[in-house]
Amino acid sequence: MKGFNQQVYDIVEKIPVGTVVTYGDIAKMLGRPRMARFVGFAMSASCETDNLPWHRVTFSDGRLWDGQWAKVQHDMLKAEGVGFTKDGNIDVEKYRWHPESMAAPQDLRDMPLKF
DNA sequence: AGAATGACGTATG
DNA sequence: GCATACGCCATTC
Repeated sequence: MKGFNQQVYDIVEKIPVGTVVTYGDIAKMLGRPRMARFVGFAMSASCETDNLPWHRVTFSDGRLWDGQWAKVQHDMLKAEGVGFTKDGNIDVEKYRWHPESMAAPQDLRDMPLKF
């Protein structure tokens, strides 16, 4: 049984170059829409892993985490062709990764939401 | 085993 | 429209 972290890594690892994904999106892919926080938590444990394109994971607003790696993220994303707005945000709506091959599991638990 | 913690997101005041 | 509150649940101490 893979840990939740491993699941997150598995998805992040598949993010194509030149695209970005939000924490919420990853959480939804895992079938746990409200686990966006823990997606980030999972990455903090592996932020040093070169194999993991953690820099392609952003906030829902396209904003980068305001940490020491934000600059690095900006550099790498820009190098990959990801466009930024004048505010320094990623144009997430334009570069958002659409995981067609990775359909959301039917095991979704988010139904009880009051949407 | 129980409590604290943790890169978010959405709802509500 | 901005500020605050709460929920989410795995991982670690």
